[in-house]
Amino acid sequence: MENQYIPENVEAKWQKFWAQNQSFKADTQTEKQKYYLLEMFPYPSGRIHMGHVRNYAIGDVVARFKRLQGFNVLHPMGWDAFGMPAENAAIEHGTHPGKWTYENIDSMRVQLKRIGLSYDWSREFATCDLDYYRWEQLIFLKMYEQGLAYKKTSHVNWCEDCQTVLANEQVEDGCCWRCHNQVVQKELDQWFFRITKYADELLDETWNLKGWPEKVLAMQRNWIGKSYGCEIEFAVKGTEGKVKVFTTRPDTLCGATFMSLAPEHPLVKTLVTDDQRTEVEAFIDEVSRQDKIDRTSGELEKKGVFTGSYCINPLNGEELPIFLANFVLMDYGTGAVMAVPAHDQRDFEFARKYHLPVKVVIQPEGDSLTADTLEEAMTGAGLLVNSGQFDGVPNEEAKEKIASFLDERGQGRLTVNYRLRDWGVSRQRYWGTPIPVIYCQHCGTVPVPEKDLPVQLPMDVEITGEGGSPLARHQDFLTVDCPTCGAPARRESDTFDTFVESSWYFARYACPQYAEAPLDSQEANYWLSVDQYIGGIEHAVMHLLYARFFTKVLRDLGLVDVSEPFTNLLTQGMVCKETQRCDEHGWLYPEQVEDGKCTRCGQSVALGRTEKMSKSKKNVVDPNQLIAKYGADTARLFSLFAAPPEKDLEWNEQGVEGCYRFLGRIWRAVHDNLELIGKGQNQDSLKDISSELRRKTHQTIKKVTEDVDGRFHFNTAIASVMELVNAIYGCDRNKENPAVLREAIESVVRLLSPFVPHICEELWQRLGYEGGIEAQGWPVWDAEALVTSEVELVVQVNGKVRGKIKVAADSDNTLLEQAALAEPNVARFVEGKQVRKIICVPGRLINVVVSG
RNA sequence: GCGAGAGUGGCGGAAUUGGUAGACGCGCCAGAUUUAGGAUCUGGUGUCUUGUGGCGUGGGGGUUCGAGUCCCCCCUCUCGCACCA
Repeated sequence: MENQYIPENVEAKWQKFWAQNQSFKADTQTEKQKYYLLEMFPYPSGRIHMGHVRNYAIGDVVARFKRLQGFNVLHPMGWDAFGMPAENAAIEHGTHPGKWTYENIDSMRVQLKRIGLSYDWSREFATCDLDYYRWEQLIFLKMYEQGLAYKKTSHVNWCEDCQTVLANEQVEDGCCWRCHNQVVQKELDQWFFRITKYADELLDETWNLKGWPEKVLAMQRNWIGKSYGCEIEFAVKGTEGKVKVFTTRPDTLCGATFMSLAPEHPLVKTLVTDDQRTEVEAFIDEVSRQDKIDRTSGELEKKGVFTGSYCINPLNGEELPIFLANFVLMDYGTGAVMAVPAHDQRDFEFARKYHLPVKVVIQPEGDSLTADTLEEAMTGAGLLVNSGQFDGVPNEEAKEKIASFLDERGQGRLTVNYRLRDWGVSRQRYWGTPIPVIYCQHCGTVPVPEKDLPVQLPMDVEITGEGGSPLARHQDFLTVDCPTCGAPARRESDTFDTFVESSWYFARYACPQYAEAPLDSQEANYWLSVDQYIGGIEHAVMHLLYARFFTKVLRDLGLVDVSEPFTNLLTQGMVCKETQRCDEHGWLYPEQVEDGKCTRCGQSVALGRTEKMSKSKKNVVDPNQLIAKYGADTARLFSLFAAPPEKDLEWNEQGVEGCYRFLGRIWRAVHDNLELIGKGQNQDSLKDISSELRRKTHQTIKKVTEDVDGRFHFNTAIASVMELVNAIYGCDRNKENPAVLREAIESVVRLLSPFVPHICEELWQRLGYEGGIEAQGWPVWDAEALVTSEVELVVQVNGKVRGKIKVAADSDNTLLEQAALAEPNVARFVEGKQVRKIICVPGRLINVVVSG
């Protein structure tokens, strides 16, 4: 055996072994319990980055650990393969998006395999495969039948550069999240999924998702934004019209002094008086030129204009002037707000600006506010005043009383409002799933009949990046006969948002080749839910909420039984690295810096802050280079050891070196002892041997098992194996029983195998085993080996450590107290004082409480 | 502003139920080996005093025999949401 650890000599060998033996193929014909482990699948950009390595290394530990524990593990991998980068590449290099994507997949597959991940590659698919997206089209047709997919005209965020619609969450600081171009408003006919129908279920089930991080659940609840309130109708003075408002504060109804409408409100036309028309139209024009993002930015100056009309407060008959205000949004609530300046800060500022009256209707207890002296809105609790029959009622109570009073008179009702909007899924793009719809002049919108599916994405397109989607110009694709009347018709040229593909891929992994339907229900019901899902926190709302929604839709379509896709969710932290900057050359890649100097100009390099690895800051480490230098096992080990999975990981080259050295250390631990432990084959009699090393071995097995199983504390698991390795190096090899030493060394190899599988397989073989390390299963600790006859206890005096004593493990308290007081340094601190009491914590410490 | 999380040596991080703060690793220091360097092995490493002692987990209070951990107040940072009516 070579006495030096050379990763390239072992890694390819074992990757080949796993492939040939189909070691990670999932199987449903088994008595074993199922375990479905999934990491978020990657976009095939062509190169893996350290974020992938970390995500997949974490998942692989869990997959291998569960397999060793005897579970039937499903651990699939595939590609989120539709999307804009493929089209951008086509524009830049003239390569077809399909060709580009499949070539990237081939190259990334090679890179992933080099990491030694335990995937069942037989289940691999890409979402751009016809055999995947055809089923998505069928799901759409079913949703359309159920009224869950519908079309409507809406104002959308539009990116001129990408010539496409962006969801609100795809707009960052008023710019496109992909190309950073300024986003504008545009009116378009769009397909929507009725996610709002599931708003309550999506919200309520967040309380049952015990295996999800609280942070993610909070973000989802926040996103759904359910609020209870009251709808109130205000009659418009002198007309039959009514303005409907939504408010969460019906208790402040009598404090309303004016009304604010969204400038887009449909009633505006009828409300504007001739005197005000010029002013109002100018205002509407001004607001329409601001984009939606600015409208909701919070920095926006509050502006408004009087319409000339008045409405009537249904409770006290007061007349309120109707304003338009730029901060009122048409798509939240009813697009109209009753303004209560005394008790709402925003209304307060607006009222002061336009010199509108302020009327206090809630008095906090022990205070008497007046409208004139108020410096900010009073939003707290109190008793009602100036509210007629409701005076003196605590405001919380008044909310319901006023609402039911209005309800009885047909002027209002208790309602629920959501922030969540329906999901717009139309994208004016080529590289996506075609939406299976046909537009006929006679029959209108006609879904493509099931028998005509799939609507295949044509490959003969020219992608120039100009003039919108290539599909919209592709005559062969567009031209079709109406399936209903046979007249010439036109195909929908929009494709789905790529979040649609990632909303059900986890279910398709259960039956990737199934050719009869989107899902083989038997297989899907066997494997779902995903027992553990692992991915980045950046998907906390969009992807995870859409996937939850789709699961409920699939359930209601009778395709699966489960209601939730992911039982447990782990959101891993980002991979960060220090940035480096040269005055002349800007941000520098790590390899452009030597001894703190820029390699191009020799100037000293300034260290920037530690940030998420990104190409723009050049603080990246290329996994391929890392693996070439140290091997996959070192890359994995560092990713797992440097921080717990959910926290950000700070990249540190010296830390990587340390991990590489540790692997060399275990290599030598086997190599240097191979001859010696050859005499220790018989491990039957180990139970009778009292040995510190044996105790340490079993303590380590226990610790690693508990750290990995459910807790995912891989860093501490690895640390404890390091301790065991230190103990192996530290023991006296002339005295130690060879069988004990063998057990310790074998345990190190077995315990580390989920983390660094290649080196462990190799060492396991060299220890004399054939057929792979998985055959042996996960080691089990011997509880008896953990028992010690003598324990060391800390002795405290008044909570401060003053000495240590060694006593028999089964000593009773009287004996412990005597031994503690007899300890010389303890005795010194106790001397001359009165012992009040002595607290004995078994196995831990003794605390002598003294006074005087 | 609202919501969530975090703050521990020179650094990454341990401490699972309130019970020896700093496991493990990096870095640094010393020794062994080596022609030398590297690699490897061994030991040391919170801090102030160096006396068998004091101080120490962002700051201040509290509960307790005992607090990094529980409670109250404050500071800082990170993430998410935000004219949401």
